[in-house]
Amino acid sequence: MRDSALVASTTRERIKTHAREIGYIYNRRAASLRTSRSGIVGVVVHDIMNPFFAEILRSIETELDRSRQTFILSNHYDDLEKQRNFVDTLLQLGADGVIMSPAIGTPPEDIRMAEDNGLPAVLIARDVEGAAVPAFRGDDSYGTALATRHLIELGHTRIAMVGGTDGTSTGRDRYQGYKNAMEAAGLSVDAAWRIPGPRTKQAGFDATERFLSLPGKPTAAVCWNDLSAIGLMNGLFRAGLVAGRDVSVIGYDDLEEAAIATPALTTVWNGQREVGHRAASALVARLNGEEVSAEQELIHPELRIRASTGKPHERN
Amino acid sequence: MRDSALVASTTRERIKTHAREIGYIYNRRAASLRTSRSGIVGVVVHDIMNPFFAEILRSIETELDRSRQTFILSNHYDDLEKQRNFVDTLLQLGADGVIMSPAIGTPPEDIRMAEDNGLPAVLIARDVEGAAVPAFRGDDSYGTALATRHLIELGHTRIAMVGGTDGTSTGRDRYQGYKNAMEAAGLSVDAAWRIPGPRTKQAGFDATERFLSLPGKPTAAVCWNDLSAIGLMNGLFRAGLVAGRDVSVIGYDDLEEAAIATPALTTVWNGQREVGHRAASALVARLNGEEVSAEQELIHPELRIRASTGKPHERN
DNA sequence: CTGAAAGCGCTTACAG
DNA sequence: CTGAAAGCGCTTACAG
Repeated sequence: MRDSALVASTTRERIKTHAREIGYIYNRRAASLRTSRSGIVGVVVHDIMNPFFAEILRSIETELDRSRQTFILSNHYDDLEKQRNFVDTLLQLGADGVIMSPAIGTPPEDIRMAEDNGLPAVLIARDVEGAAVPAFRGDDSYGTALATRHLIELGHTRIAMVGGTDGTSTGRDRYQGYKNAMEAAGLSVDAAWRIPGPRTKQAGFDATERFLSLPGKPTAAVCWNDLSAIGLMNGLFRAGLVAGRDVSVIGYDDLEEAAIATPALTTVWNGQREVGHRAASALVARLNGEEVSAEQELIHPELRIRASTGKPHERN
Repeated sequence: MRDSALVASTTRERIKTHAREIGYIYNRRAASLRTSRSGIVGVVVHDIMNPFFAEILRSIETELDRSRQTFILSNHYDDLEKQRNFVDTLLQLGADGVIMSPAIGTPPEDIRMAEDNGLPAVLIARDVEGAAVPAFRGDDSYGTALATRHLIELGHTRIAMVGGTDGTSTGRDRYQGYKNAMEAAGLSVDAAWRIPGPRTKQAGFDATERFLSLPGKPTAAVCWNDLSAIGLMNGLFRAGLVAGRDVSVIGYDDLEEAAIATPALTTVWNGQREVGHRAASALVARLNGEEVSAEQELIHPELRIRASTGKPHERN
């Protein structure tokens, strides 16, 4: 049943047909107990409901399907305890590996513990300093610099940053990229122009009022991601303002949804497909005993200009 | 380690502490091989990336977490072969049960096969005629009738139906509900006013042109779901039309996103949370040997009136 | 090349 | 009550 090359293919097919007829079910638990290979890969992210992760998951799925691995999914909602429980479950099931977007505050020991117990890990979207495992993510600081520079080139000088947190490497990198671009253009960065937090549509929507009452009335917003940007655009619309005309709004990720948003969202492509594909390939390679470099691999982001950004427009 | 009541709790704790110290990992494969209980539940839906299913999955997760079941997720993308592969995998892993939103065209034999091999099933969102298992979903025909009646009460007489297919019970039920409401109000139903297909934002967006060139220029659209409705609203906006003013658009599901859409979407609450919660509870009950009636349980939908519907407005 | 035996790590029924 | 043995269904190394 294992498609061994030692058995003639005609015999194999005959046996398989008969097996199917009598309803034989291969017991993977027993096989796994013996071989200590389970064919299971765990994937844990902050929230699969988030389209950003959903797009990554889809390409992971495609890749793992190809090597006939079953994958188990879990959300950790940035709760370390939930993440640990999931890793424990994987160890108990004898999973072959894990792909994770580590929860905020994940200590490198958590990753090392998994590795030491024979559960190779690969990181996506976020990095954990000190964890000697491969990591795949976008070049966040470069990406937000791209976004900020685009607004500066349009003539904006007062630019806010909406969303994100300093609790993750991604959050720090994106804020840094924004500051870099501002300073490189000789523009002052006002700490009050940062509205930390929003990462969802709802939160972006809720941040509208605060954005509109910011000191110095910024004319543009670099948003944490497409979700918060779309939420903000919806909030602005409720306030009678149209993104791209009255206020410039730029997102991050280039979700499938960005192109059909109202108005179409200018954003930065963050290579979700690439991240998922490469992470899964790297894990599969590790499972096959290949040596995979434990370095971070940064996907190069690209600007996607659409209708939500334009020349600055002063509000009263 | 199984928290048996036969062991004094102090002893248990002492052993557990020691076990943790020496890095003992409980082998669930071995236990499962012996007990033929795995603690694994499979969940298979059309597409987890779809927020409709994501909301259901979230409440399933909450419920299964409570009874300490691990769940394995899979998309079938309405591909019967993919669905069968997943069920096979569950059987091989000795999963305890499966919650499924059956792929279009799933024959009752597929469900029965799983059940006969000791894999109890519970259906969500869609039903399979002839499969004697519990099923949880909204009352679709009633729900679309609610939506259609709302438009009729606003004064609309030419109402289109955008999205859905006759390939599922849900599709047939929703179209039936729409027809029922139209006919009850003495309005004629024009088959040409049905634009079958769209179930995503992109597809709803793409359907805009066809909607705008429909014979008799309908003044309103009952959409398959919130996603296609939001896509259509975005498409209308590109054409210079605003939903709720120029054209009335009503969705279905009441996703979290509906309330913050632009404009806020009138829709029908479809009880995702309820469906997920009840389906998971029913499965857990079955796993505990309780008798669960194999009847369909219909969640009662409710109308949510927001800004995307209004009095009819003739276009030129 | 074929076939019987050992063993993966648990749980459970049973002997002491 | 305690402890040793059997067995879940595979795979693999080994004897014939």
